[in-house]
Amino acid sequence: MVSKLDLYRIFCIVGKNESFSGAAKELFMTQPAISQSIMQLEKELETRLFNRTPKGVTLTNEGSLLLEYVNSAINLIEIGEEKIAEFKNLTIGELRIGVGDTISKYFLLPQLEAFRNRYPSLKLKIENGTTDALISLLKSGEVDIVVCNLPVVDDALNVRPCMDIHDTFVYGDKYRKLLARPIGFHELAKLPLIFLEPSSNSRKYVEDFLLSKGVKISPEFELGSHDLVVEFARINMGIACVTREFTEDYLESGVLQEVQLKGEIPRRSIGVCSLKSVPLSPASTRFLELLVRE
Amino acid sequence: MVSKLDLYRIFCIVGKNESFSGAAKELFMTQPAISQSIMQLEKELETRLFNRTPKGVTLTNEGSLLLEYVNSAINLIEIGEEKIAEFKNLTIGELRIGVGDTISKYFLLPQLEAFRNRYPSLKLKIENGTTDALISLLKSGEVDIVVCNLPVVDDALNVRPCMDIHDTFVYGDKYRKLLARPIGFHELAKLPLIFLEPSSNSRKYVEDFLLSKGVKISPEFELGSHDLVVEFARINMGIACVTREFTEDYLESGVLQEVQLKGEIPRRSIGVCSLKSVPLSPASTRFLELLVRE
DNA sequence: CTTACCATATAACCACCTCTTATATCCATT
DNA sequence: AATGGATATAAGAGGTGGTTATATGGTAAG
Repeated sequence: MVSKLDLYRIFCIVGKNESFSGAAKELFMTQPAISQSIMQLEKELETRLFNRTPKGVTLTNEGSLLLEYVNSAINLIEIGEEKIAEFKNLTIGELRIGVGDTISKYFLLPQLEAFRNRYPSLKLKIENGTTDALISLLKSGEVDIVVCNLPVVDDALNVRPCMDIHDTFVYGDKYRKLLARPIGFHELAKLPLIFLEPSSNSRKYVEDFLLSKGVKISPEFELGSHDLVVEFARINMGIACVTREFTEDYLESGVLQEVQLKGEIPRRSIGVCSLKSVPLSPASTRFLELLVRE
Repeated sequence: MVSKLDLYRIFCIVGKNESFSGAAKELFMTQPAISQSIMQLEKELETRLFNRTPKGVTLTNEGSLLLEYVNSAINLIEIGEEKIAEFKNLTIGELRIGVGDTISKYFLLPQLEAFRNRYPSLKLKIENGTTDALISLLKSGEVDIVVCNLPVVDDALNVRPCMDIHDTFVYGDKYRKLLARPIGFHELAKLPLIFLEPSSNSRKYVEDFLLSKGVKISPEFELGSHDLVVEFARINMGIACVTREFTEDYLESGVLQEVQLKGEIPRRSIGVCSLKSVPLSPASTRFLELLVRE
């Protein structure tokens, strides 16, 4: 096998030009350089590739045959390079993200819609799950970025917050009189509470916060999705712990109302996580730019 | 376009191994060299091709796509190199020779037969004509070598003699009594002579020789082929000037007999000519070796 | 939890190789 | 015969690709 593939590029150009000096011009090199390169190639192949004539060179049968293959090969490589360029253009490729269910519906959906309109040929792959599960997917390489509730503390990850959210408690008509005035956390804990499952990041956050205030909750209901929690509040099953930003429709229309608390639950953020050790794909980079620009 | 094609060979090996150090072993290089090469390629393409992991590297989507093309390209080049090797093996290619008619039948035919048996997949192209015409074909590149009667004086040609031949005069039964004793050149000239056409090299040679002895011939018959000349002698149309080596069948069987001359016509040679300026193809080289080995 | 090993990254250095300049040579054409 | 255009050859310089040495990081085993 010929050691220097670069010689083949020169061979290719010379073959097309049937001239060393012509090829030299095209390659921005000098004629002796071409001459030496071809001589080296001929030496390595132990085959005369060109017949030298006073007015240039002509391919031998061997050279002619070889040129067919080499030309195709170089074209293939150029096509490969073009494909790479398309990756960078975001005209091909895929975006693989992991995202919590609630976030996906209320926060990410519009972003994804805009992204898809902008880059319609990109494939989208979206995984749902808890924050922990998503981080696992991220680390195992099944998704490129994860959008989830913060805080996420993991030294292997880049974490960028992209939206603030607020935990709050809401109720339906039935509790309107009862909750007309502000209440403290201890009072709150005695009401029939509707929460997400204990494994959810949001639930943990609020529960931990209340614990830090010396308040232990024991919810009447532990539900699998934020939507369900909201609906349970609407049908007056109790006081629901929800994300204000994802419940705005109900709050604005007056179907649900917020509990006035004596004391505030600190805001949290939604953030986007990626692996420090793995550079982002072009598609992921672009999408991440969209998210954090907000 | 990436400037260094060599980087792609390294990329290819790394892609197969999914390891820099593994590829380094396969390429008999060190790991840092691989590392630098891939980094250079990634820089030129502005694209990450591999994800670095603690236990090696893995292809990114971009790298994976590129590898398909590059791998095919390198395979193509290798196939091309194999084809070249086949040329050298004489398993493909062609032998193009020019040869005088007489020579082709009596001298070259057995050689060609042997050559074809030895290298059956080579294509043969055989041109006939006078020496002058053949030399023209040689110079215009339509044939690789020419086998013809010497002398050929041309500074652009390599000429190698490969067989001695002798011009002689022969006759049939009718002239047996008349030519029972040696005769001189002048006597010969008075007999009814059968010659090749004046343009033929053999005819010119003998005619010139006789002229140098002060003898001018005027043949009764001027024929187009050596075979015809021989046949005319056999049917007793006259005394034929022939090449002894190509008439041996008739002489040995007694159908024809040689004129005893007082004085000898110097022997000539058959030679093989090739262009000095154009290196011989593998097939021609081999065939020429066969010819001059005799 | 710490250590050891195996992977890649980085830095510095050196030798070789490739390209350049300069010149020769050959052939064809005027 | 001379000129122009093509390739070949020679020699020199610079850059590049490779080396060694070392750092860094992560996993697995003790």
